Amino acid sequence: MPGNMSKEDAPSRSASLTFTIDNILNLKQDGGCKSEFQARGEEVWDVRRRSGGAEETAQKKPRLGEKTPLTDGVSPGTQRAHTAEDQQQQQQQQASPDTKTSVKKKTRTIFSKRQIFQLEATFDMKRYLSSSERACLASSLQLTETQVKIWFQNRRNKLKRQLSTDMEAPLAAEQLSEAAKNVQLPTFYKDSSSVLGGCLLPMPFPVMYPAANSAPYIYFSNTGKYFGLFDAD
Amino acid sequence: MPGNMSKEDAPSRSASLTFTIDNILNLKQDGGCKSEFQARGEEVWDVRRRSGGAEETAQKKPRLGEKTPLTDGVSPGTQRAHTAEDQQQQQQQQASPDTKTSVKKKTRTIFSKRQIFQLEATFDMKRYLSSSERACLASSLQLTETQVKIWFQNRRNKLKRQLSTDMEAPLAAEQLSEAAKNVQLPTFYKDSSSVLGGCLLPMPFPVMYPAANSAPYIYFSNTGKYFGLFDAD
DNA sequence: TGAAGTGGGCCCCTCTTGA
DNA sequence: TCAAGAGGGGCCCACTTCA
Repeated sequence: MPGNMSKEDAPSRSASLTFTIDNILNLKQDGGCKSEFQARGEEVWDVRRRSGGAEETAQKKPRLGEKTPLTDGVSPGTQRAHTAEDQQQQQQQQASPDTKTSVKKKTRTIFSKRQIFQLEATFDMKRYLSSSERACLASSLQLTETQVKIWFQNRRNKLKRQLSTDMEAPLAAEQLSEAAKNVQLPTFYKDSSSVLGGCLLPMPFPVMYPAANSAPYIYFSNTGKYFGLFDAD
Repeated sequence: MPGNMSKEDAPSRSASLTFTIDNILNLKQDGGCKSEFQARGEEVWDVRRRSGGAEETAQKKPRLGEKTPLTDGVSPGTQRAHTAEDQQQQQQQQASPDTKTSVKKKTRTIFSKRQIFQLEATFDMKRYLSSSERACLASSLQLTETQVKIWFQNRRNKLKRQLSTDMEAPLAAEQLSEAAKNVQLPTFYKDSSSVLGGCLLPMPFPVMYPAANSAPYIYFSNTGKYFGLFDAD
């Protein structure tokens, strides 16, 4: 088993192994995302950011600091609302840590509506997350970074499948491929993204569409899903 | 051997395995770097470009096309000078492909002065290469991409060691860390980088420093090495 | 249906080797 | 001295599982 997963939340990352108790205990609900604009010392090394195109203007973004959100009370102040369903969510992941002798029967966690919504909103903005964005989103959603990563992975795959199956319907496919090309949404998220401090992600409860009737909702063109904001799950 | 290296120049890369004869035969001296600005279809997928910071403005740079520079004669026009020493260099890599039964006794290739110079010049600009830049540089230098990659890896390590050992000499260390922070050289490479159209790398023989005496040279502050441009190796 | 498991690929880092 | 080898980690993709 050359497995990649299942050891991702381990400290590792080289550079004089700085794992914390949080890493070991897999607790990461401090909820405080570091501001990305803190240059954080001379971490010119140990990056993983091959930005991969031609016109990489902004080089040198360190990618560290994603595993040690401890002892660093930054807390952007907009880390709202850890609702009850998220707590229940969180307990799903930490269920049965002591019964390690059990066969680990692949618990299929069901994400809450709020979690799906924010994941979907973030995916609508960008289809790949940097590790710091992932960390921020994960802590904001009370999920592990691995879960967020896997969600994005599966989501990308899903969109790809959708695009390939919708090839015969060029009109709808065009609409989808627009979203596929990672275009920024016009104004909707632009405003909300500036709210969550250094997280650069849409806020947990972004600005809602003014609906014709009294119930506001959010519509994701990718999924065709509507998210009413006022029903819990 | 879970080796990473030694299979890097294989086609792989998913997406309907498009390996070419060049890949198989490990021939890659076509010398034509693709222009990075060719969007090249809908390669929104299959990227590897987690740009890794906060303010990633330019998302979505495809990273494909680094293994198939075949049937695509772009040849930026400044792909000068494949000198004799480089040919000898190239033969070092392809030495003994048939004697596969031999013990493969770790040939330590010695890069030519021209190769080292351009590698060093590129490293002085940026310490990490995108795969397309790597491909371009490699073909320009008649090296394999793996060699360029390893050279950059070793070079980073070397600089890091230098920086750590020079910690006690803060003045010199400061000078080094300037280069470490991946600053752009003032005017020197700026001009030359525009020459190698699309490659975004310094040209093979960039502008030289006007020396006081008659012999022009290039000085790399990182290494303290001087490169006279007119001696072969 | 979709979160997670599996396997393969590539890049990076650190340390080591040996021509 | 320094290009490579070896080992370890991470992310990504394609495909598959199975609550």
